[in-house]
Amino acid sequence: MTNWQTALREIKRGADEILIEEELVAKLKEGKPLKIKAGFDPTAPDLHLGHTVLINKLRAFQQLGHEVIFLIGDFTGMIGDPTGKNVTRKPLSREDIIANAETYKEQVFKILDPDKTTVRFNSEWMDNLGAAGLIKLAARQTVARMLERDDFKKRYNNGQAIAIHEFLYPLVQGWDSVALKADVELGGTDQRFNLLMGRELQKAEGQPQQTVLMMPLLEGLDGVQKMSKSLGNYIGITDSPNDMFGKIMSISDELMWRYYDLLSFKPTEEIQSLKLKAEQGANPRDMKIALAMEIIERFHSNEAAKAAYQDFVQRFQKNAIPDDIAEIEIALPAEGIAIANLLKQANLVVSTSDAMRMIQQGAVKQDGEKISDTRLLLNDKTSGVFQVGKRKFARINLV
RNA sequence: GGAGGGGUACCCAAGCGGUCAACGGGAUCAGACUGUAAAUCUGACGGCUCAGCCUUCGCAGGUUCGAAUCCUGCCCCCUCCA
Repeated sequence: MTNWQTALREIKRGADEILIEEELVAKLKEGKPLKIKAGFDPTAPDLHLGHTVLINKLRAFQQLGHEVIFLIGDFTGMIGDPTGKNVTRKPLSREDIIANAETYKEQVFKILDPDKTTVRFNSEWMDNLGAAGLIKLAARQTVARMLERDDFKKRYNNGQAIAIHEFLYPLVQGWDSVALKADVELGGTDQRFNLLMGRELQKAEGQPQQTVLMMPLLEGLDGVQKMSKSLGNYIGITDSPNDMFGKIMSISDELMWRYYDLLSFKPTEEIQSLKLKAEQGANPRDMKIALAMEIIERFHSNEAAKAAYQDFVQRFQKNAIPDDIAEIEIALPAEGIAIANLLKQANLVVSTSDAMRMIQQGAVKQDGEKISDTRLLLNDKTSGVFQVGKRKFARINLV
């Protein structure tokens, strides 16, 4: 087992807050494997890099020799976590939960070592708690205390509905910590209330209180809002290698460092030295490439990462046409086809008006030759590579 | 149940009888530049058979030469009171 100072530094990397750090230090000093708990709602089976921030931290604990408990909230899934939501969530069916949990495991074991991960379901103990037990649990907290929670408070103040069962969510999550005798629980910063509930309930049960470690919510591609599917600013872990590469290259240099801290497995010192080099004038582009490749390798393979890199170099640095472009056949009408309509039919633009604009802006090329005539009429059965902007290509065969 | 406020393009948000396809910001897209799909600057941003035409401002009617702007009805959202 690593000495506690090194371990602590690794644990603190990228972390937003640790409650209470001194307690964690004491636990680490004992030198025994700790029970590290992280709960996952089996709601969204397709994960993005934002979700992996927490999982990466679990991995770090795992590598330090601690026991990681990957808790699937199949019972809590029936409630729906109210965190960050302004509406009551729809409960999931049992079948959905099981299917989602499987997908979860599959994706998560690209990061965690399956042999060293304990997967648990909270229905194991919650199903046995019974109605009486649940009431007893509910009696531990007051309505006023629940309303301290920001999202509940807002909803309450806004006159939005809060169903009674939503109050149970934090209680059950806390009770999971009691059932597991967790030493440390990880969660996003938005989980603060729920995580602290574990401490309170453990104390009431006479258990040592878990340390709470909160990870920041990863910013999405825009660098401002948190990564989320609904905002469309995410990198899905099932995205294609080329997509991942492109998306990572599109983040700002500033955001890149954030991603390095939270997503890279490179040692902290190595990242520090990269930062130093960048400050001394090294091109951050190359560091972004390295990050992109590391992530693609993690979720796909080393070969895929190399291929994505090659593709990127071809397309952007040499301005060449990529080799995997879509091939489309379009029937040539007797009277010919206007360029705007052709582009629209090939899905290179959303409307003919859009096509007109693109042509006027000099964004349209055929086989590398710029097209500037908006009224161009094609009436030969030709084929060619049409391009709109730098990223949209199609090989069109007029037949 | 009572009183008040509001619904404008992808989002936020002006406009409150003509000069409005609709100010401004964000997002997005394009061009230039570059160190990359970073940053910066410029431009575009309803549709079409595109120097012209057609359809938009919650929905449906009406007044007017002319309405996002005025009137009537309807739908939806919010705030306060009970």
